[in-house]
Amino acid sequence: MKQERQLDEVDRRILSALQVDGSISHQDLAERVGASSASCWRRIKALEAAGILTGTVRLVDPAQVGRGVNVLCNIRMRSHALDARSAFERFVDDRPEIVECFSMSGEWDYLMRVVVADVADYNRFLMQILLGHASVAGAASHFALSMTKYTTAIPL
Amino acid sequence: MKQERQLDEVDRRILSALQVDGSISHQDLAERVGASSASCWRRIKALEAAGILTGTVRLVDPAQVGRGVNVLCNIRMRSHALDARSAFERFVDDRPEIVECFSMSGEWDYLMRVVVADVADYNRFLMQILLGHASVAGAASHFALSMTKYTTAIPL
DNA sequence: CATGAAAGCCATGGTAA
DNA sequence: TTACCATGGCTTTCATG
Repeated sequence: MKQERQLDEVDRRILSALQVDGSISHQDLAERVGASSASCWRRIKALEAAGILTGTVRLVDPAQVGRGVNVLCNIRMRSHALDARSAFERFVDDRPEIVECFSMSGEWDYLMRVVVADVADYNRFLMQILLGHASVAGAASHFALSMTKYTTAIPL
Repeated sequence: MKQERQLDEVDRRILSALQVDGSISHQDLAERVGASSASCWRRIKALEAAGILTGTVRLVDPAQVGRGVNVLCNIRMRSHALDARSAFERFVDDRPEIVECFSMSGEWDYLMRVVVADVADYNRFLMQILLGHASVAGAASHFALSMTKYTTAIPL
């Protein structure tokens, strides 16, 4: 099982701040959370060591780089065998337009979010790439009309 | 319409690198993309000014902070009137456990991803919060068994 | 034992040529 | 593009509650 370190109020404030602005300096962070810069630094190190605080990433506006269309796609697998699943998951990992994928309970095996330029682009992905995969028995695609909310911040 | 600035190969390499590691120094970035540090700096400024490169965020492991369960939830609205929709979207924005929400084509009005601690936690969210909202006519919830892939990086 | 204050070092960003 | 300089943040030390 995963070790869930107990977080106090200051830890939570640090995480909340860093989830919104990862480029804040330790000193600015310090006064925002009500602690000293050194204390912040030590806590951040501990949170990183515990695997709670992971990477730092910069975000790109999808629409601005021609990836403004989101498609949510349900997948049904041909086989539920372990090797078929892991082959499929490796495939998913290799495809950069698939940005999220969940193994699902219920009638579908996977749900993935795919970012594409337009409908034609998705058609290409679906026909030539996804349905071309040996493990995939079927897919149901649902186009997003708009992205109402997107955050990387996990509530604490 | 959105102004899609044309990106050259170096821009794309910069964005790709920053989407994976937002804490890389300009100098390390420079040699990774094959340009000078000063050139990198100027390009980054321009990409920020154009709104292509947006925030810097630090990521938190959901499982480590007791938010290890993902639920994908389809919503049907009671009304499609503009004010009902915007009220609902404001509600979505206010709920931190809803990390993503898409306005959808097809039989459902919205699809959202909700991060919760466990099934009981989701039950509380569904019954007391989501279905308590005046605009919501119905919901269909699908639990993720595991998160196979999650990336914030948009392909370029 | 963790915190807060203080100081030095170093790397970084920013600017010049 | 290259080189430099100065700023300021990171990191350690030490005293304190």
